Amino acid sequence: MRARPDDDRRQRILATVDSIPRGAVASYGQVAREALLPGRARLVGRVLAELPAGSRLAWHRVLNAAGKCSFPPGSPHAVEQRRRLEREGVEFSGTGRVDLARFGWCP
DNA sequence: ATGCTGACCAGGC
DNA sequence: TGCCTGGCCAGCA
Repeated sequence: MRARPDDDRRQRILATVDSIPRGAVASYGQVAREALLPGRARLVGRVLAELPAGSRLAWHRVLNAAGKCSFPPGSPHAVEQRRRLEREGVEFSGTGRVDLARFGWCP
């Protein structure tokens, strides 16, 4: 089995997301940096988008740099993401934003 | 090959 | 706060 460069990056991204602790959130860009892929936030989003439905990965702990979920408000994914985060104690403001200063992951 | 489209982001206004 | 811009880069028509 020969790992392609692509798989290597993908694995680093998945491993990084997997290391975000319960009750904390990280932005796509932050995950990219931690995975040694600075500036590749879109790649993180792409990789997460390809996750199988039943994945055990904590994809819900990844929000955009504004502290908001990157799905259309009210969409199934957005609702699920918020529900999972709130169950971990993450709070959302009235505008549906998470205060990254309070809940942001500090590696 | 080329152009468009994103689970994005930082900077400027 | 929000909108726009340029940068990013992999997939797909």
